[in-house]
Amino acid sequence: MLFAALRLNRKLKEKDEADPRTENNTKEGIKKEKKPKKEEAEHPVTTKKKSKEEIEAAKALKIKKREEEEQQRWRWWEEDKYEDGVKWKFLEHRGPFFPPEYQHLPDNVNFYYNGKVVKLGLAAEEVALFFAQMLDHEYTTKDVFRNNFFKDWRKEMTLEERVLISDLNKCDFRELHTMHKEKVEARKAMSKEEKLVMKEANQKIVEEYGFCILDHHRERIGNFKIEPPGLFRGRGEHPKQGMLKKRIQSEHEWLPPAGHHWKEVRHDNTVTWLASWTENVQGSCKYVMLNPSSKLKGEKDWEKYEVARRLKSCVNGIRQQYQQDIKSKQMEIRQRAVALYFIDKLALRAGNEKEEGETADTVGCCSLRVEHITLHDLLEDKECVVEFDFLGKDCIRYYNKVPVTKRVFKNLKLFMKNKEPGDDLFDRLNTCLLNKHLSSLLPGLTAKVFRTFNASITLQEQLQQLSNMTDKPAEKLLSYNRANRAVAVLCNHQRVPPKTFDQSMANLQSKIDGRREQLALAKSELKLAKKEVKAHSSDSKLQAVVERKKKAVQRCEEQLMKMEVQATNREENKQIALGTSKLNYLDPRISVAWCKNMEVPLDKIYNKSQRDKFAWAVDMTGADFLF
DNA sequence: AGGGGAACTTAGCAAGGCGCAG
DNA sequence: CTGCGCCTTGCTAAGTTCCCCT
Repeated sequence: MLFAALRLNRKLKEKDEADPRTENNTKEGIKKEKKPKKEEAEHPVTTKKKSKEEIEAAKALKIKKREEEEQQRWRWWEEDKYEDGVKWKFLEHRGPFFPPEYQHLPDNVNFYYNGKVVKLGLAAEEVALFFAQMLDHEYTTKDVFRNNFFKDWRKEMTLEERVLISDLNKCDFRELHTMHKEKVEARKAMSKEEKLVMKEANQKIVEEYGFCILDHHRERIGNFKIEPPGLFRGRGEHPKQGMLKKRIQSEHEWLPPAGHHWKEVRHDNTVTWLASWTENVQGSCKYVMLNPSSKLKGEKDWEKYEVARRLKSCVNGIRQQYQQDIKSKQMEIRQRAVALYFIDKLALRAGNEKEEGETADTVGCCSLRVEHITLHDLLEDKECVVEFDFLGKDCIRYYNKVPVTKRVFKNLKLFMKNKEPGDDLFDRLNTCLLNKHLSSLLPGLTAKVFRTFNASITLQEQLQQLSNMTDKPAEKLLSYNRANRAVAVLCNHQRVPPKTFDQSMANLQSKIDGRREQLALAKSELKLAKKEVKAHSSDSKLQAVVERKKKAVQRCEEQLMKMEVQATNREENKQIALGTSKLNYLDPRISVAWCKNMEVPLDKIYNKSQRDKFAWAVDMTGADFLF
């Protein structure tokens, strides 16, 4: 079967589902290598002593595999680009993978309403289970969530069910909840063999659905699995939290024309998605797209950094201009200039308008409101300080106290004059206006390019400043992480500290303490040994002892240093997420060049999938690269 | 000239697998 | 060898931008 880009509709019939659990003995390729090894490990037929050789062999195999992979890699960056807009010439794929249909609960698991067992129909029961599964999540205690859920749930009920079930508080989902928890436990408790079977079944699905052929090359698909139905979980105070996210496919029988599984098969090669559908909660489109390692994504990524580098070469002029524009007679231009100042200096997002009541109340630069900033003529010994406090993307709080120029400060006062806290700070500005202006300054320039540019240039500068060739490997890595961290702070990439943070920090600390004692001991032993040597002039045996002790001290020191660096790094990273900037904002060529210059292996910086994503950069970048 | 939708990037969280210390 | 913490991976929500339509 050959599909071009496919467009689906949730009303359509489910595609023939290949049962992942069917027996199939024809395992090929990669799996063949893996399987026997594992079995050997479980049933050590011969001696364990072999393990060293085995490890060596495994290493060699890994290297060989890596090389093979490297040889097979599509070096699209060495090819000519297509004419504008064309994304591919040939595309073949299997269509997306659909989640399994819902099966009725076992007879002994009951839902109760008002204390009495109620056997729900398939539709209502499925939705009830969504709620039951989340019972120990905070979500289910929130009014908005509960109300939205209940409203949507009732829509799935039969008339009788709807008549009966009128109050969520009288619903008892506990048995469903327990069943779900048991299922999770059972999955965890599966034996190694069972887990392996599951893994292989999943592999099979990936093999079948997870790839497409694009212009004669096999490319990994990013999200080939259709999102299963469930309850919508927005972030922050989302007005739609708890609503039912419906199953993508046919609950409506009136479709589709016989023999056609898809709403429409489109052959549109100006587009990068393989399939799309409309999601019912927000009414937006969702897409099946390729993996970040694909040509389509990689090429775009590369281009993104090239635009950012172009900005680098003209950013001084642009900065001068917006400083000038702040004095403009036209209010619109002054607002634009101040907004751009923030975007450039603070790496704020553009800030599109959002429909009220449809999403959580978050803002970016252009959508800042008066209530989001406080002006301080003097704060902590600094003049003209702007205090920002607002919720940005994903409801992550942005809090920052920033000294600004007098001009900017005066303008902000002006913009805020006679306004209510809820009014727009930049009432004459929106992202469209701003971006139009930007693209007139430099083709391809938009607000978000500043984020990319400032992130990447910060990394480069920080790496330059922080790293020393003479440092130990662990120290070099700490420097890299610190540079990365500076970017994450700039971009406000946060995370909630892991639940186990304090504990694991304490554990590490006690390990450090232990090692310190060990070091002290080793040192005193060394001293003693040296004394011995002196006392008995140069006895060669004693000399050897000294050497040994010296080595021990050295080893101890190294390990201690390593752990201390690790502790510092972890502490500094407590609330900061490095991944997002690494993956989306930092030109990978900066990191590749740094690794070459510092003689740090690349895989200390990038894991496998990151190396795949940035293969183009890894391949083309020399030590002399400058962003 | 602005509203809305399509297309694509950016985002944090949670589960689970994997590696490492004890 | 095993238990545990960390990292990777998957998931999907939430942004940005562009373009078309009115």
